[in-house]
Amino acid sequence: MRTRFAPSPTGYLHIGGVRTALFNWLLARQSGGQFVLRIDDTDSHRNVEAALQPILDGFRFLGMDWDEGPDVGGPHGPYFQSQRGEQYADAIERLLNDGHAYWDYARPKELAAMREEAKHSGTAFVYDRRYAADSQPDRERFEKEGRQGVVRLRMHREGQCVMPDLVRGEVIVEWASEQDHVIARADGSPLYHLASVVDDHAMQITHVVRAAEHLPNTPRQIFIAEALGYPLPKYAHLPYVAEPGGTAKLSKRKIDKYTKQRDFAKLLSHGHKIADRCGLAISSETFNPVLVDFYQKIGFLPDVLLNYLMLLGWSLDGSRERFQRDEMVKLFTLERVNLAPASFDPAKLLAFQADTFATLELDHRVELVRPFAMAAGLMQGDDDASLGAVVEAAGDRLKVAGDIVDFDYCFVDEFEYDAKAFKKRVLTPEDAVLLLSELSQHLEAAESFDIGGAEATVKGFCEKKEIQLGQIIHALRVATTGQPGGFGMFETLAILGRDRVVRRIQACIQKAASDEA
RNA sequence: GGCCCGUUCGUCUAGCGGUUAGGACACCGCCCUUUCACGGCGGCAGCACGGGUUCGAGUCCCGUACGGGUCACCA
Repeated sequence: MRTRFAPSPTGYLHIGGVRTALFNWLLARQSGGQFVLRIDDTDSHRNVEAALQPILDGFRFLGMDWDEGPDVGGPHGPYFQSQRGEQYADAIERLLNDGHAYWDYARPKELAAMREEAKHSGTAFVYDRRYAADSQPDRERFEKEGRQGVVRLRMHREGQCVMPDLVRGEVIVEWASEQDHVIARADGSPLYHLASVVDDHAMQITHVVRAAEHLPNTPRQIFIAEALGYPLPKYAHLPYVAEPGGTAKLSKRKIDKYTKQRDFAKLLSHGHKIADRCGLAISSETFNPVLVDFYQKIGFLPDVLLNYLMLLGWSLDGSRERFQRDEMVKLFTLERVNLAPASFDPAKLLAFQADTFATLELDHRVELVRPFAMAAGLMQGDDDASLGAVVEAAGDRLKVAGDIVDFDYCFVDEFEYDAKAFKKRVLTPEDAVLLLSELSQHLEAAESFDIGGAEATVKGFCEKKEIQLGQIIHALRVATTGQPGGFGMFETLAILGRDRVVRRIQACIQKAASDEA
């Protein structure tokens, strides 16, 4: 089994594309076959290399390796369509010679008028081939009129095209509703359909697994393949990935619309928080949950993304949702791919990420979190001891690796007080400031300042003052962390250490005084 | 508009003629708790509609509605 993914170099990797690529990759790995990456750059005049880089980076991040393609080569290269011109020219020549294609000299304007007319009469547009050149003299005559020729397919005008599909069974369309599609431009350069069919054959692709939006393209590809005498690959058309909260196809261009959707907006701002604090160079063009880059930048686990994407339009049995990578490879089947589009749910993806991350070994989490802590300036050198303590204490509060920025107060003294919490816990209770002041002295004199020592000291203080723990602990938290919530108070004190705790309580008391005044 | 595809809780889905229509995420409530999370328990909520076929239809057939894809000298 040989499958392929054929992106055009656009400069980014879309999660819908990843889902398609994933199914292809899964099939190849499961069967012991090959997964080919081919670059569809027939239309590209720009810097292909630069536009390709983010795509390759994305696949590498996701751990989806390709057996043949850019960087790795292979026996059927080159894997860039822009470098395969000869093969296309040969194919076009054969189609022309065999009468399956013809030179056409209709002007774009004339074609547009014909299409307009068909639209008005409510019928399918079928080109009547009135500018078809069947001989060399015909071509010269048209060219003398200043017309430019393109090569068109001479499609069947009767009968049916039966498209076998591994996901949908059989799809049948009338040939008569198909157009004489252009396969070569006026300058002779090939168009997508021609190139795609020629390459799939040359690269011995056995299974063409792609999004359902290609379904209407399939008859003309079948026509080309048959005309060229190629055996047909097996086709499988996947439902496309739909936008969050909607049914339309997920598109990078409609991000503005998605940001009005609650869960998408939440994920996006979650990402921005991390990016801001880590000083990541992000562009609004690529930093958003439609693109893989976003997840890589904020510390998602690649396997989680793949696991979630696999479940978009596929299920094992309706109850099991979590799969290790090797299980994905083992269990995936085209037979269980759904027919209806599946909408992308950012909240569910985050939920997958959160509890998968929480199951990782502490060391592993520390390793993942470290680059973010460094980028955010929370650690100078490799102070893994305190990082380890924070990661352990934070537990499942870290959903993605970048969430370490939420605990910046464990590392550095510059933090903001949460205004609401400050007012409620420090300013409002009458005795809060006085209690903090006294507690500070006790902490200064505490025998030990590990978790147990901090706890004993604070609790001893409460006993002595005959107050409940709840009457002081909230103010203490705000004073030492600025936050209304966080992990265990005594863990927090121990991690901060005596000096910082005392200093922060003093600073808090001062702020309270100046706020009062 | 032509051609094609689709339709089970808000979302992802299970279901392949007989089920109190199951699970997950989200949401709501309760419990746990020094806070925030986690966790536990519970709740809300679905077969688009109309005809057939059948003893019996979420499951099969037809139609309607709605949604979507596609109609380039883009891929």
